[in-house]
Amino acid sequence: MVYLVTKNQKLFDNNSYVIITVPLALDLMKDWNTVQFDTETTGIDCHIDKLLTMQFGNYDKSVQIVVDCNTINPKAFKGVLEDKFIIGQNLKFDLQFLYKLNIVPKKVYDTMIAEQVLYLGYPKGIIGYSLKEIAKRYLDIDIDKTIRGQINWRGLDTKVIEYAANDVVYLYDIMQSQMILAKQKEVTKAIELECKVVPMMAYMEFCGIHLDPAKWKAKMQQDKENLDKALNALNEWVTKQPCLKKYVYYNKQGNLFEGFDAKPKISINWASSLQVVKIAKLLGFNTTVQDKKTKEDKDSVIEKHLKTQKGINDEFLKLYFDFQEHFKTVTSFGQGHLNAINPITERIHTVYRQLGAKSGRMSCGSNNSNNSLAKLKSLSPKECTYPNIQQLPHDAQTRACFTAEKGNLWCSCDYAAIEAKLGAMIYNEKVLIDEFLHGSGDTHAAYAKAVFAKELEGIDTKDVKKKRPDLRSKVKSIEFAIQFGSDGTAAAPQMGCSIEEAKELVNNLLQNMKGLAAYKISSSKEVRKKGYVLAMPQTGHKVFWYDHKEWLEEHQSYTSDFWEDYKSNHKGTGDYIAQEVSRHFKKASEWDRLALNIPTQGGGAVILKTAMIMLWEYILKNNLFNKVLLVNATHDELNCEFPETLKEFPKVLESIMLEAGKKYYTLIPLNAEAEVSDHWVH
DNA sequence: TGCGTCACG
DNA sequence: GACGTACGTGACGCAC
Repeated sequence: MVYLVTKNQKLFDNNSYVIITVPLALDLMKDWNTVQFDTETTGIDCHIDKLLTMQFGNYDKSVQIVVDCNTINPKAFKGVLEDKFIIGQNLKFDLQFLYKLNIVPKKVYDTMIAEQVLYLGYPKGIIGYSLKEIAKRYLDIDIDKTIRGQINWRGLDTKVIEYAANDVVYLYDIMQSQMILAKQKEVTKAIELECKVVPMMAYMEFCGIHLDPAKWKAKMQQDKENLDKALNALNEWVTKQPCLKKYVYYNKQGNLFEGFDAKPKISINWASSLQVVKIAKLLGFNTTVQDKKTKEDKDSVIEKHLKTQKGINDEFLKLYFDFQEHFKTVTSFGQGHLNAINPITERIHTVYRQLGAKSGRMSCGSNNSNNSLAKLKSLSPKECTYPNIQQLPHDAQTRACFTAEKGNLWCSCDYAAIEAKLGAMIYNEKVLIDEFLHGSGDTHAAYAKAVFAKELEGIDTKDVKKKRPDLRSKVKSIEFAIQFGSDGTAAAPQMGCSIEEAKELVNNLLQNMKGLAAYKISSSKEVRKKGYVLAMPQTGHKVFWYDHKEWLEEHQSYTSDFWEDYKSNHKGTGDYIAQEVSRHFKKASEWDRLALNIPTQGGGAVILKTAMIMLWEYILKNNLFNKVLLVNATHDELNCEFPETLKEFPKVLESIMLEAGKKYYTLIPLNAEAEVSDHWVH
């Protein structure tokens, strides 16, 4: 039965619904423990758009209540929303509209987030996470979504009321089905944790981040000047190169107003890598690199590759990459951020995906248009997108444009070397654990001792930085290589040594770091057998190898008979069978590397999310909603604004983050360091 | 739309 | 036994 709460005289009871009052609606819900909940709105931006309806459904599907928010104050349902267990699809969206009304639900279950946990690791497009797709998958029910796009022009008519009510019928059943699957997959606790993060994710988007437009404009002006300077320097340099003569031309036609321009012009678009490859070749650079995926040779002017070729034309490298850097800054960190400022809050409200990366990390930003904001600011939708705040350039000037509002202070708090510490504990690597617990915490030096054992014999780890800075910095690329599961091949060009040398260094490292070496072997065995990587043992967060079953079947089909035939008929031929075998093992080594990387990367994500939950609890408990703001979360860092009178906050945040780490790993303390200013310092 | 490049962790 | 060999994202301009 559908009930409608409205004061709109034009809506009459009909066969589809019964009109009731607010007290009656509250009475209907008084014994519900769980509420299936959804909203319809006039748009996607909670700071611009309005709630049209709120829908409540009970677990046995017998009652759906649709509230007409045009004539009924949604706050009448504050109690229901804050006290009961709310089930919804992508609640991050609905919650922000409620926050705007100072309604703050405490206990939520998000069917979309749960689904993303259940299928974490699946490539995009394999599994859909919309309510329509989830309902189809679990309940074999088709939900008709055609009305959604018509709500704004239809207004609240019978069709819209029916549609809205239908969205709160199946959520409970979906949750039940998901819980059964979660039990089988042993991810129940992971879902529980992710659902607890949802209100904080909503809060982070709701709070937004304050960008000082004047500071940003000054930065843009500076960036543009830098780019012009870099471009001019580059072009002028070209005019002096005999081998690049064909790219230099003179505008002989002249200009009606300015007369003849005698200055040489350059016909190179430096933003086109295709064109720059030609230039680099003419200058004598080797532009050949191997494609990561196809393994085929291709041309590239990627910085990493060209910078290894010292002495060929260092001046060109300097000028070109100087241009590149400023070009990137101007195109990616300029007007778009100003456009994204909401004039109502004067803040940027971007989007975060809670399980955006397959490792379980959050991701940020979107090229989708914020139509509501575009309309409000009279911009074209394309100009109003959602910037990625997680990958802002690291320089002080850029970050300083993000400021705390008057009366507030900015606090950024980041985990110190969290991935290195997690790696040490997860791999049970004694050398690194000792360094963190009893040494100076200089892991690069510890790695250097393991890799360059002979050269550093007799030198204490704490003295490596002073006595052999060369070896300490050289080892960093080997560290990354190891962490990402390489054998050294890929690290060689960056270290400026041969593949053989790099491989030897990796081997040295594994010789001297037995824990790491053992983990490499056992994690490979495990992922190939089980078909998932356990990102966090305590919660059960898993990254699934989605087509592992097929891989395993394939693997089992490789019998000794098969290999005998393979050796004599297919090996080295590049035929179909040889290609299949190659693809098969490529997949396996891909997951070997993920098995090494995911527990640190995904584990770190779980820890940061736990800190977010704890911060949310602190905010609610101390009545600091809308006072302490979460403005950004990267992968090892939280940025907050807090009232300057709340002096203890930075210490509180440090303590929350430390305690969040302790819930999972205790051997090495995962300490976080707070930095306070009136702007973002990092 | 795919590719190349580069910003961040 | 044979095979593979650097993780995870998003934004932008170019070329088609």
